[in-house]
Amino acid sequence: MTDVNAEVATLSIGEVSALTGLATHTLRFYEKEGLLPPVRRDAAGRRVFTDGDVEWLRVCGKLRSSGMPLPEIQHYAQLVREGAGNEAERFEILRKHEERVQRQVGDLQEALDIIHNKVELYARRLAAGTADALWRNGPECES
Amino acid sequence: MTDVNAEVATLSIGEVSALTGLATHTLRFYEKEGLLPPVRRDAAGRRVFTDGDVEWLRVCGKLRSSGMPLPEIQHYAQLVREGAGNEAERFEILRKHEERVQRQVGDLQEALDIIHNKVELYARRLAAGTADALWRNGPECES
DNA sequence: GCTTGACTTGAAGTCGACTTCAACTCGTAG
DNA sequence: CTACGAGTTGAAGTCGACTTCAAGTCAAGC
Repeated sequence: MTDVNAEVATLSIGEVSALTGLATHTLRFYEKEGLLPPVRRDAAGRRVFTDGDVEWLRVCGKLRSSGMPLPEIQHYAQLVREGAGNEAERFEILRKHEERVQRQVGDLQEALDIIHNKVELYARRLAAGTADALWRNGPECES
Repeated sequence: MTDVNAEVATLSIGEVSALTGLATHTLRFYEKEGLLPPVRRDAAGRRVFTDGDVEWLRVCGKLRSSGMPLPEIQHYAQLVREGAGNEAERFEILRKHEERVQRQVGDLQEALDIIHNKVELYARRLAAGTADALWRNGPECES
């Protein structure tokens, strides 16, 4: 199954942009920054991506959108490109990032609680027509 | 209870910084940007904050840390300062932000799933000593 | 054969939210 | 009395991650 399924799709930068949601600018930028290995070119010098590149770019996209800094993704990408032998280090990077994202989610949830309380408070008071009573004592006293 | 508990603490910018976790620079910046009403000064021109200010700054901090842009917080702060009569608009701002944060949390969770899978994958392979088998077919084929 | 649209490059610009800098004034402790 | 730490100001600098710009090349359709 994972064999020489040699149907290696050849994709233009525009197609890859559509598939990954990353702007063409960004794809070139990512290549320049070493997030993916130098992309092959056709006769006219245009980039030719494979579907493997798309897979990898999707991973990079998720790492970025979850807040991993570019230099760290770059480092990770380099380790992957170097091949076997540094799995422990890659594992560390991912594990550390997982923690970071969990912390992020926790912080957001905490903020969300407060915001949601405020939203509910406003909803109730607005519904009851008693919104005026909210500011007897300084700005926005809690319920 | 919420009465004339007139023990209005007078706090220096440094104390407020410690209480809110916001740098003194940031507090001045927020005042300049209109996130809080012009702070009173002592004889020597130094800012004198109240505990109400601290309350409000904590709210601002949560809005910021959950990704609300400064101009939007500023707008919200202005509405609050204007007093009664614009509750519906404030409600809209908060509700919209709540949605935004929920979306953010969702996106992060999605990324977290992928990252966690990878972490687990590495953990298993490393434990089994079969990490080498991970890169038979291009970068990081999934299990 | 000429326009159109997708692609190429390197350099420069943008954005938000601080952060740092330079040059000052105070009030208190030694 | 003088040094120190905390405060003041406006302006300028920083940071990351793009994004935009200028100036092209190339292949295909009309």
